[in-house]
Amino acid sequence: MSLHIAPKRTRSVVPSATVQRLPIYLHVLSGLRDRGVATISSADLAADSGVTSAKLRKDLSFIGSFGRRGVGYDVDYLHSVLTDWLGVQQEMAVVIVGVGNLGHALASYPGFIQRGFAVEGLIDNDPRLVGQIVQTGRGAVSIEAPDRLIEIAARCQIGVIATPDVAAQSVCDHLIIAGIRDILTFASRVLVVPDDVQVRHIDLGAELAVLASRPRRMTAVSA
Amino acid sequence: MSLHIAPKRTRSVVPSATVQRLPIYLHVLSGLRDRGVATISSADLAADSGVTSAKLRKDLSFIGSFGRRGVGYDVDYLHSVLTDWLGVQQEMAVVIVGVGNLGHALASYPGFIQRGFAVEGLIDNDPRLVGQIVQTGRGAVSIEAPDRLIEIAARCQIGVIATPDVAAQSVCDHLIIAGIRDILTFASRVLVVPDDVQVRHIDLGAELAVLASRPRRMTAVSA
DNA sequence: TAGATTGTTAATCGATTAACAATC
DNA sequence: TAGATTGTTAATCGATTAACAATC
Repeated sequence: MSLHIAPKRTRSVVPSATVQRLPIYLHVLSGLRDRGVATISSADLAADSGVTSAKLRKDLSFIGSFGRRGVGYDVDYLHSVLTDWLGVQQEMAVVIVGVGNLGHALASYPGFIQRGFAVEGLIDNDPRLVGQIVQTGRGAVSIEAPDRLIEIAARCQIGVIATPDVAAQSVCDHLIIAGIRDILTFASRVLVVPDDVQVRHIDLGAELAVLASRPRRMTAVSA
Repeated sequence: MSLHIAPKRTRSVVPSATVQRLPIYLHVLSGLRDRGVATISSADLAADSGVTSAKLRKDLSFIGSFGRRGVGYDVDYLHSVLTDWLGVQQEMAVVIVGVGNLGHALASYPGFIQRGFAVEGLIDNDPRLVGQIVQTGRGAVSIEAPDRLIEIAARCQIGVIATPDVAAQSVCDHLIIAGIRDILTFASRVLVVPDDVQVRHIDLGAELAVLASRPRRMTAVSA
């Protein structure tokens, strides 16, 4: 139908399953680099990452072509490629709402910094917490009261909801008012959001449920 | 090939994507029941759960047939069906290793109890924590030293690893020695396990990465 | 009966895997 | 060159969606 010239591709779509694995590869590459490994094959890198070599190569193929046939991948180079790619994707400020045990754990979670996320705001409605300083991976952040939520969220790109269930929808609404379009929630409640908002929902109970209900393999032989 | 009589089906395999959603439906049904709603259509229940009605009906079809055509689902009945099904699947004891902020959050996570998981053991290698009592949803549990890990894990079906990365593999090995075959880990490290062990890995950084890299929809019209 | 809604089938979509030509 | 390993294609698998016959 269309005789248009193909649009100047910014970056073609990378499957979300692939995006989820890229940070794993990067993490493994960091370890290899620290141990002085210069080159690695897709088979070895895949084994260290807990995936198959075919999957690893397919994943990398979505962002480019970085290996040498017959040789493998240069660890430093591939590390820098993934760092750049993930970095360009991210460099995002995060506001965490709800600073109980879970919020606290998230705020100090080293993986956030490793991947270029910065915890820019912490909000809690408990007056005993407001004003307290929390050490995040990238610096100290003080806990603020809910009346500053919108102001602070307006400076962030991602909102994390770590409140009790009952507060989740209301917090979500405020984050959206502040302009946030990407939300990660740990509340078991399902959030109602406009179409242009992306919600990622981690339900810890559901994770256990899946573990508990997966068919068990009865054979035990193998690596 | 086989002329055998079909094997007495214990419970045919339910896709893991479906198992992940069943607890959501149950949660929504609990809310409906509390508000006195007697009957609900797949369309409404699906909307409340954040899925499509086709997906909801397909999901339910894997565990049976519980609605009335032209009418919908009886809220109490469907609630009890899902409770039973998930309950039979679960009723499992959990040991949590690593009782920092994250481990603490998990130990007191209400969703565990709601789904029939009981936190039976807490392990940490910090002497200042050992002996402390943590209130879980189902009772008080005291934090034990690592030398009791295997003994305690032997009484559990699921192990949760909430330790720093460096300890994760060693903890994992000990859980496996104790006989645990289902592991949920929050460490960013990839775990090496025998074939008969199921590992579920929650990488919070990766979750953010996916959120940050998903193509944004640029149109904003809609519900 | 007429309208509504389920349960199920078949089509579609996306992700994984196997295999191999390209090439270092 | 011969052996090794990538990047990519095509086949497979599993999950989602649309549509509708069954039936309340």
